[in-house]
Amino acid sequence: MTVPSVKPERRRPAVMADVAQLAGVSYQTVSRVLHDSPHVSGETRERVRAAIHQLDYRPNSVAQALVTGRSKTLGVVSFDTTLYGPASTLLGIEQAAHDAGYAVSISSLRSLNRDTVLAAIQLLRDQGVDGVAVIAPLRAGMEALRHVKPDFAVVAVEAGPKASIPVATVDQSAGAAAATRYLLNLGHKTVWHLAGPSDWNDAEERIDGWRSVLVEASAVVPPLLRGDWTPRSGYELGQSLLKIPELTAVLVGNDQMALGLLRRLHEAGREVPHDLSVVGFDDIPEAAYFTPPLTTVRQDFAELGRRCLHILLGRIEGEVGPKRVVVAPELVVRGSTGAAPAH
Amino acid sequence: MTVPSVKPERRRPAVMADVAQLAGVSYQTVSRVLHDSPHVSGETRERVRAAIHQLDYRPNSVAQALVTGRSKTLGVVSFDTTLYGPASTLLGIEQAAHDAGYAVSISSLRSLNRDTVLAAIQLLRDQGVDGVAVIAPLRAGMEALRHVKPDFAVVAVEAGPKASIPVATVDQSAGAAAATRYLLNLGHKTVWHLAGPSDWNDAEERIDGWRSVLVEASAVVPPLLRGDWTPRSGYELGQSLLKIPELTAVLVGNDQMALGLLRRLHEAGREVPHDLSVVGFDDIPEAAYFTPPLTTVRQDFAELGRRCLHILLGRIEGEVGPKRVVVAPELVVRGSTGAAPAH
DNA sequence: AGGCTTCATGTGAACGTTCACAATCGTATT
DNA sequence: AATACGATTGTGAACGTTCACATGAAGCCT
Repeated sequence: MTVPSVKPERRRPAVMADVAQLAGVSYQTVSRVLHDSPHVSGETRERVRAAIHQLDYRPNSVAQALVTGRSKTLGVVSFDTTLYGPASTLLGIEQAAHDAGYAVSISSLRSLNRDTVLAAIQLLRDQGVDGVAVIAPLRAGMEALRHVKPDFAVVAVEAGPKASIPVATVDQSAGAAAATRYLLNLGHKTVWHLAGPSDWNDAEERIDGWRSVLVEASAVVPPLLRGDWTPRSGYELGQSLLKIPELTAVLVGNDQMALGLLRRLHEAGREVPHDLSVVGFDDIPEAAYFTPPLTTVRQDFAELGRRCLHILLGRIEGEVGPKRVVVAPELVVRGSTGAAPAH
Repeated sequence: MTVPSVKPERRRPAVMADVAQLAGVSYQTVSRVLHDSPHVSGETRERVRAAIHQLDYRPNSVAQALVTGRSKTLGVVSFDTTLYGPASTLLGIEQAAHDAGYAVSISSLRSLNRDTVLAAIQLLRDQGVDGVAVIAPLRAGMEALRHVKPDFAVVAVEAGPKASIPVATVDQSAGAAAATRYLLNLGHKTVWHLAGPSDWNDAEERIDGWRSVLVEASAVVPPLLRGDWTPRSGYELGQSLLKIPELTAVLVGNDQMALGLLRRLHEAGREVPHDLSVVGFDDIPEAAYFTPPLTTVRQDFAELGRRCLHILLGRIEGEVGPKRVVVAPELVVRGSTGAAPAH
């Protein structure tokens, strides 16, 4: 003979109707308690709260999303989250989103062009997200955003000034300008620039800042060098730089390339900062421990993410909001820069 | 008088019923076409496909999730996605998830302990994800997983061998052993170890691998040094190492600490690898450009993520699957190691 | 020719919530 | 004392899909 179980098995989680039944009210009242509606008597409220607690009831957010049309989820499409910049920005966005009660769904691109960006946004949208932030600092990425229908909330991070959608960005030009000015003030006749790839917005903006300070100071504008952000390219371009005797100061597009360059200079017996000053960009956590510790332009990626999220949330609510939000960079002086060598 | 618009405004996206109406069938038939059911005639199928295309219809995944109970979304809770290891693992998981048709929702922890891990899992679960991967390589994180109810699919990355749930991990012990053996073979009498914090699983496993090789080779086991993964701690502990004359080889818990150590040694005028050999762990992209280029133990984080996802997917389908999947690390020899100095 | 199978399609319900409205009650106003 | 009003609660529908079943038309066999 079978022993009947004492309690009827409740394997699946409790739903609103269960709570309503236990509290002796209708499901609508439960819903009201959940939303802190004023039209519930104190006593009922307590009874419902107790039932919720007892059954460990949790609202089904999928059902909520279906009926309200809001999923309380944001999408982030990003390029290479292994890099310090994008990773930190993503983290900033994500934490701000959670603080605002939103979940975050991500989509990393393997390659960055118009189609992949558009496809990623569409995928996220099909998934039901309320809005999307795009961390795709390439021209191609921004180009894609021009084709996004305006009926959907999209915000870009680090897009160029010509972007067609709202943008949160670090003032790259000001950062490069500050670094260049600082080097000139140390007595360097001019400053060379090892830039990032030309299809990256921030690379181009840094070039603008650098060049305008040189022009303003009536310094010679040396030819531009192009790397690809990797330490390897910094190392290889170091080769060319070694052949230029009058070179005393280099502004490098990011810290990784600066690392490669430092390495090449070290191998060639050039002393930094005695023979040559080097400034990086980003202030990655390792930068303070390079040989020598790197002077660099710090970007507050976390703040960038927060600002970006703020605009996005506004857009979702239908506000027009600012078209462009700018975060100020900061020059961090360490051991890789010094006075120009006496000739 | 008003001019009637030619088409009735269709502002909101098309739903199944719209497609059905246009194709002259019932919504069920549309659903069947979408799911490639064999019970649809070729002609009808074509008609429905055309309607889908014409209306740019996209299934509402929220509604699908509600009725099927599957959201085709996975959650990832991670600790510090700014670090190279977790970031790469996350990327691996995410790309594998997308390939398998799953979306990925993330939750980064600001602090790592039992409550935060559990809360993050619960949040993701309330959000409706089908399963969760936890990148929380601390004891505390693993401890938390013990309290997860078994009715939900959870997989851990880099958990210790005593974990109560399935785990994907790199064989840290083997990696440390390989590096230690390699140094002994170069003629070093023994190898020191600058380990990570004791509450990190991988730190402890590396210690095991290192110690067992020394014992096996009848080498002296020097006292253990503890850092906190940061370059700063490597730099500071370098101070202590400088005072030990017989020290010729150091295995460092990660590349960042190795960077700090290299910097300290450089400042003290010690030549690496001539006076001293240094081996790191992880093979971060910068490691090849340290001064000197760092010999290190590479971990294939992307593969780790892929394997982890594979287990998780299995769990969701209800398979029992392997309890533990191990990825082999690889020793990458560069310029920071060499023969022991002759005394 | 009747019954049985097979295929193609349609119908009703369900998932768990919110929205708009209806109903009920006690009480204060005139 | 009748009315109206505010507070509180309940009801029916809707969101867009899938599941389980019902229906109807062919086709085949004996």
